[in-house]
Amino acid sequence: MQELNAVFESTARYFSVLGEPTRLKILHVICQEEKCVNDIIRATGLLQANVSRHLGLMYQAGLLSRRREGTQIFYQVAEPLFVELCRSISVQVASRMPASKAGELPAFG
Amino acid sequence: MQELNAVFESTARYFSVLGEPTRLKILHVICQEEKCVNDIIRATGLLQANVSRHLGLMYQAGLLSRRREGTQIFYQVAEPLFVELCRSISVQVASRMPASKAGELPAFG
DNA sequence: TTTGTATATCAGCAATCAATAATATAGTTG
DNA sequence: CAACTATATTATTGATTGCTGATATACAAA
Repeated sequence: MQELNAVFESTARYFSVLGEPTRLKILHVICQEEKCVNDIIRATGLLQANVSRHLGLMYQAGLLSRRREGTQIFYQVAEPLFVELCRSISVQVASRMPASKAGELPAFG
Repeated sequence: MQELNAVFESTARYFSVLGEPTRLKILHVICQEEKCVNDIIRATGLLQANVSRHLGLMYQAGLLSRRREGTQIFYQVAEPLFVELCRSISVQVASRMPASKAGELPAFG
């Protein structure tokens, strides 16, 4: 099936976007409310170029939307589904970590 | 938070596993019932070395379980959650493809 | 033990991609 | 326009990883 292959490739591309810790860190910062790039830089401690690159990548993948306000650009989650996926996995991951207490929601909450 | 970074890294590792079309193709083949490696090779048309490598990778990541029966080794999905994630995304992806009719479940069903 | 089948591993190559530093663009203010 | 702030882009480098062909291991049957 050629169509199935296309589905697999698109699906894999989405998962790849979520397959980088740096992007998850950024996503965690903006999963509740929109933030401008500078806020994200301060919240994550990442270099400006990296934040911009990853934001652009997630924007192009359709996970984020953005709007300009003066010189600042605010990014927001466009597809809540992906944040839910991150929460699903991270809850599972955290529950297996010795330090975490069960029932807590450490990330993407 | 150092712990959150660990959660992000583990979570990203899981998503990375799903971020390859070849692995999704394999996962699609075994998502319903366990299959031996040779079945997977025939069903996918992939080279034996690739199938073995990807199966080993998914097994080590904890997504698959396996059992030996004579000379054959049967792989099975160990964490249905991941197949559900694949289905979530692929349904979304397929619904945006012109060729697909809405309501169909093309992959991981 | 020899042969055959099933699966795993290894080595080499090519492609991808993240991090970084430097530079460029866009908008605001004076 | 000049200076400043916010963000994006580019080039380079290093590391990771998938694919492939060749080889190795494990089990079964004769």
